[in-house]
Amino acid sequence: MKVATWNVNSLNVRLPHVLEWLGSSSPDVLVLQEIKQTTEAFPAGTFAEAGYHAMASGQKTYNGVAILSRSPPTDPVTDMPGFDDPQRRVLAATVNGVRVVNLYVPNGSEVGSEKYTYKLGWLKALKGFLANELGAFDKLVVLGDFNIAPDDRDVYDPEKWGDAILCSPPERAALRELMDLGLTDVFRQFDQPEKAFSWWDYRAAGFRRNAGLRIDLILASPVLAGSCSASYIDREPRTWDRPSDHTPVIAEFSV
DNA sequence: ATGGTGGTCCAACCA
Repeated sequence: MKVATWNVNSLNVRLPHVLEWLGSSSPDVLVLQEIKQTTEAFPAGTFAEAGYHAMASGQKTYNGVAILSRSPPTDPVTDMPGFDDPQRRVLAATVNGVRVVNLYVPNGSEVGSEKYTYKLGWLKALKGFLANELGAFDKLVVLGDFNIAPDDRDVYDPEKWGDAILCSPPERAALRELMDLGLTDVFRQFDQPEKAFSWWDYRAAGFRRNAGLRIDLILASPVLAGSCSASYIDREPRTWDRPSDHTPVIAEFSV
């Protein structure tokens, strides 16, 4: 099973890119973040024509997540227990016996800001949610835009970036707590090129300078991590005309 | 040292 995650920064704008990438890469599952459209506006019919089942938890203008899959997704969950939130950032579903949890973790804006507090609270709720999912599902993959660079290898210039947003110790500690539940960052199970990133700021020619971060992650439960045969980043869509600021991250499992 | 870009939607917010 080949799974992938991509923050598309508006599915309205990026639909042609997503269709192109589905055609060339043939993932079994592709999860999207920042679709920035309502569930009603989500183009499920277009994905059906491309051979994919699709479900979304949409929101106008901001956020919004979706799961596309070759096999039908079942048992969707869109909210974390005990965390009431109008922001649509979570979509979990079961595909071929694999539990897929698609996340759009809050950005946090700036360390110490209100949005930062919201981010840390959201991550705390996520820990409870994922502990429960791990108890219920042997084969669990948690993937999406985590808005956290796990360590300095995942930052183009760690000294310059310092402890700013996406890298601050409390954010990294929260990610570490999630992984301590029994989730592995499968990208790091394999040899990778230096300076492999999944997001580059539109500003200041970030992509041209490879001034990026690896903040889009694929975490897997022990059974699934043990069956992972490859994980990599596909930079190509970031070179296309009118690209998202993120590019797809992929993992292949022998299940 | 400052400001850069891009999406949504048309002023201002978010990233």
